[in-house]
Amino acid sequence: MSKQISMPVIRRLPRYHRFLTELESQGVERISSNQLATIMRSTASQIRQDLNCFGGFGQQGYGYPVTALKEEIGKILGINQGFKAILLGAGNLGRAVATHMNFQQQGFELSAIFDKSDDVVGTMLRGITIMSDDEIENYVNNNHIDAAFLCLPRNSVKPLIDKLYALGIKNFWNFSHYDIKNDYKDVVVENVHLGDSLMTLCYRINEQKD
Amino acid sequence: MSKQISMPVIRRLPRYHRFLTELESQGVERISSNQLATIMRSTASQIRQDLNCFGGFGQQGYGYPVTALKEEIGKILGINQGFKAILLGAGNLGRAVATHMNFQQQGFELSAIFDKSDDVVGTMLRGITIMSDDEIENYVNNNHIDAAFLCLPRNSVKPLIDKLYALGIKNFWNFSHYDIKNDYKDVVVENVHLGDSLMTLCYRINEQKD
DNA sequence: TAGATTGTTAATCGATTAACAATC
DNA sequence: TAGATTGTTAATCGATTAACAATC
Repeated sequence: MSKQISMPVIRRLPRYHRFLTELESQGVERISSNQLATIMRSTASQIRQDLNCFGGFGQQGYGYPVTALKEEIGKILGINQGFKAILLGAGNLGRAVATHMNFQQQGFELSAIFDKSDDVVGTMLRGITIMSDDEIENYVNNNHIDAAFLCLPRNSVKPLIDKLYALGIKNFWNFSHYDIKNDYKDVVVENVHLGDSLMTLCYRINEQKD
Repeated sequence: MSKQISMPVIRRLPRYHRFLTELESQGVERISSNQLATIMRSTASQIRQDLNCFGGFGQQGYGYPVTALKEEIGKILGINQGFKAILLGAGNLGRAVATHMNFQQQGFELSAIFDKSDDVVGTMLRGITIMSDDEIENYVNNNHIDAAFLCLPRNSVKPLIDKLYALGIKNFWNFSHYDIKNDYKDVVVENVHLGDSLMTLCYRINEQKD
């Protein structure tokens, strides 16, 4: 098995992919680590180090081919597999996530949406009919599901996590503050803490004023 | 002036605040760095180091007083000032941000919402009447505004940023992929890249399968 | 006092940056 | 070939962890 890649490197990969996609759309065919570093406000050294964790994608004296490199990073991220995901919670946040994201570009396919409220069950969202939470078990048993997106209030998460875990779902994109890792260890959780991000902005505004 | 605090430490502060708030609500009055480390899946050493960047909030042989420590971290973050913010873009994402977030807990107060579309201008969101983008200049000139929340598609950002910057707004919570820092250096930008987060989840799912 | 736990210094670890030989 | 730029090793920097004296 290949050596473990460090988290800082992994978290930079999507950013590389974004900038390369942009460059490609501008018709740029090749780019040096130096040029890319300028655009991304990074360093040439870091870019070369990062990429060489996965292989030698460049050519000495020439640079990196934009499209090929973008494709390679896409493969490394594994975004070509269309992981099947279900969305839990069709409140404001869930609706925004469902309508705002382009899941395909990030390697996912939205398979179903569930909510506990009768007010929204049966209505459509992104071309998908929202189902009741009661139907989760049946649905997951009859459809291969890779991940769950959790757009629920904190207090609703625990019982649903238990159910999903029992059904074999172990990958979560979690917008709540509920700490899934404390319940289950063999789980992949990517947390989005919007409140933390906003608090950080608050700190940095204060810091700036000094 | 106090010494510069490193980004890793700053980004952990909101998390400390969250866990302390939770502990407080459970009636816990004091906690040791060891206990807190267990709950947060961190280390006692790191917690003590982090807190001592700002002062000695604990008591030897006793631990940290939960409420007082929470208050201190709140002060450090500066969340008691109610920074005035405007929200740009009342699409799916903007609506979710407006309705889902509790801005006060993160140090902000939502002052106004703007959108370019006549379809939504004049309608209410979170008790605020959405205004037209044309009214931004007038509004910002007549109200003290500290920050702007950008819930816009990438291509709409640049012209609005120019306008806001000219009006003196230099703090941004940015959900788009537009890179504000490349245009203006003396600006505080906190980016939320949901797509990057989801791509990272994708990578980690693949990694897990090995 | 004795036990516990902080505040703080020292040691380790890992990530970033710099340098340069390899090579296109 | 000469110039450019990578791949990769070495050096530096910073963050985390460990250790322990201070002290409640």
